[in-house]
Amino acid sequence: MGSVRTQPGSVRPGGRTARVRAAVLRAAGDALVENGVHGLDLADVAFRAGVGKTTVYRRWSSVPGLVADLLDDMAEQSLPRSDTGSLLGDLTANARLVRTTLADPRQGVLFKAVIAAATCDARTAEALNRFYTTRVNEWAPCVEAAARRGEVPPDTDPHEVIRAVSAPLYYRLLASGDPLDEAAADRAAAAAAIAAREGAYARTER
Amino acid sequence: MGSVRTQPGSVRPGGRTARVRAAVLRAAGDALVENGVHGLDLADVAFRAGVGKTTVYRRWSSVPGLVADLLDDMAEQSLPRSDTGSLLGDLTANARLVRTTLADPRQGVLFKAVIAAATCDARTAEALNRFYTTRVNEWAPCVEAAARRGEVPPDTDPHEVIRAVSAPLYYRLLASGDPLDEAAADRAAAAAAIAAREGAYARTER
DNA sequence: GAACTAACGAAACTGGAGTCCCGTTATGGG
DNA sequence: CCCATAACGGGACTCCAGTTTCGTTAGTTC
Repeated sequence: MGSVRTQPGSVRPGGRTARVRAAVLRAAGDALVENGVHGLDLADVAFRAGVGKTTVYRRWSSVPGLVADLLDDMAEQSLPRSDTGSLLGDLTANARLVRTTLADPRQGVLFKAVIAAATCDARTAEALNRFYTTRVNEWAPCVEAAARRGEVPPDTDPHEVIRAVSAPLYYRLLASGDPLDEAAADRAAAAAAIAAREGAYARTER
Repeated sequence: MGSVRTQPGSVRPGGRTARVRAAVLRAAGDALVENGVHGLDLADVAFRAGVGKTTVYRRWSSVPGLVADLLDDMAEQSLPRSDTGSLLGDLTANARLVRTTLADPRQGVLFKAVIAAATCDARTAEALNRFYTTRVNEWAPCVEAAARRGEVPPDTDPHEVIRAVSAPLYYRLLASGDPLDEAAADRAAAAAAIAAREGAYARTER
């Protein structure tokens, strides 16, 4: 429905509108990293973006609205998928990519902030779901390949396996506070690979 | 350090002080469920608790401060641990308990709100870590028992196994938005049990 | 049970996030 | 190139979360 995005439905998608969106989203990311969602002031974002605060309020209306648009923007920046020839290799590559992202001071804080925003606002939550669906879809093929190679049962749910790799890393980031080191990433990948091999992620029949 | 808690360091831990804390924490939980962290107004909490708003601001000073105290209070309410005689049985019981909690309309929202608050505030994050450490410690013995029974390698890290059970459920709650049904809980438990049996959660030597 | 004071409560105050109004700029169509 | 209007910008305004002040209540101590 009424997405804030500029490209598709905008009446006048010309240069200025797109420039403003890019500048504001960039500024929003910076401000989010520095102050978190709670301390996000749209007037401050406007100032950083070199834009009038009225503009920010008019187009995004609120903090969750802005964060949701930021998420849609993030989803478009696709990350390269590895293909190492083995499921464990691919999952390890994925786990290390996720852990590097979350352990990065800037991106880690950004992800935390975005998840926090999603817990408050339904539209942001939908945007977050879209984001993760996109990411999981990008990596699902490596599980399908493993199924073709006979490494995992044919009824394995690829999405479930990919999610199983990320889940422990996000748990550390958000809940437990344990260090997000490479050992944790490798362990998450290994556990998911073993459980997948043993058929723990069989598609639920309905 | 300067905890807000009443019992230990308080100069005057008498009846009224404790009553006020109980009423405010109760009201805070209700308000959190209804409005989320972003919509949490301390004046509203005070009104619900039948207490002056000055009191709430004085003792907890801010929303994160109040949430952190609420978490410490939640950590004290221990949940019963099962002992079914097998690791899979115990982990399944744990997974179902967690999923029932998170799927409950009230508690699920509360947990989301609390996690969101922790991403913003360091003290709240510490309180959240304490909370999960407490919960994980309560369930770790069932992995130790499994190790004694020879179900898993002796160098298995019990905490890591318990966390592995919860992680996928929290991932669903916060990120993916997939349904938190019992099948998801059972799958999480089964995957953790299998991975543990195969030695994926061996203690990292240092 | 009287005095001391920690902790509470009511009400006035303040600052800044978010809104409104209206004039200005810059796309897009013809 | 010119008009129509979508989109932007500055500044005044509003409203309420959070603070301050000061008087009141109720644990605690002797």
